[in-house]
Amino acid sequence: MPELPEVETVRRGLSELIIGKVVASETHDTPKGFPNAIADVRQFLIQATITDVRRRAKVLIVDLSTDYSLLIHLKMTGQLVFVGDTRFGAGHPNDSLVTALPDKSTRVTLTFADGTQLFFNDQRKFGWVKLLPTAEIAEVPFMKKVGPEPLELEFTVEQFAARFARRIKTNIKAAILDQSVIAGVGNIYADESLWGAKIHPQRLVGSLTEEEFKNLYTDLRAVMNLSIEKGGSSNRNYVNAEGKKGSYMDFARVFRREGLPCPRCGTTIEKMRVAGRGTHICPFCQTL
DNA sequence: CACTTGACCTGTCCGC
DNA sequence: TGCGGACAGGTCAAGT
Repeated sequence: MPELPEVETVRRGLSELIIGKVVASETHDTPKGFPNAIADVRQFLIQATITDVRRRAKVLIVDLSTDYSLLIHLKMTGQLVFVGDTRFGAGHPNDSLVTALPDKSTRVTLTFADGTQLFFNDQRKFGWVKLLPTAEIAEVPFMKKVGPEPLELEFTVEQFAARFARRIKTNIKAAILDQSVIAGVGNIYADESLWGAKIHPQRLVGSLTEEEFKNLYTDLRAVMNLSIEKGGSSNRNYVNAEGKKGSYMDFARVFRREGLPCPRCGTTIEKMRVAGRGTHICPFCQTL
């Protein structure tokens, strides 16, 4: 999916586009994409005003005036695309989406009172949209176990290192992907930050030095902040709320760059499998 | 508990 | 051109 920087990019875009709009109607394909839509839509979604768009880890939270919220997880291929704002002039990339959506990947459509629309598209159907009372968000199992936000200013390197205590015997790649350790890190930024800190992804967590945790902490934050600045990574499906791609992949140093030279030492980047995920390393900079 | 692996889906790409 | 298999940004439910 979209990882933290991509979800944050969508959040910022949606904040500009949908806050204040009133939900007029909702349609969805199968109950799986919007499990509780039938039961709750009429009372708590229709006629509600969007009051805020927040993010926790990789989950988007759309708050409604009814004290209910939409929780949205894009998983691997989810998109949230807003269509129809009159501020988009002719030639805006969003123009072509007006007629292109909905398409076969569209799972949920929200139509606002002014005629604009928000589409939840998801090719692989792993993602979901749930409606629940805002006050109950903290009770959702994922929200209970998810770790701290790594980009918060008050999040320190000491806190970062301490979070790994529970995963001492596994490799660092599996640990950093574990959402209960740190929120929001996925496959792209795991590989990018491990390269930045010169740590081999198969190194056991228990073997990392204080210095290595510091380097990982520093580079992870740097690379995620850079990606947000660039509008995220569009490896395949990801687009922002206006249907546009992000450009972080132009700045990627190892991710999906197997066969190309390491930007630091020139050694050919290799691809391997770690923690069940495709993993990219510089075999010279990152050793066991 | 900690850890690993498979499952959930559809589409694309690569080798034969 | 067709077909099978591997693989894709994530998480959960099982298994050990």
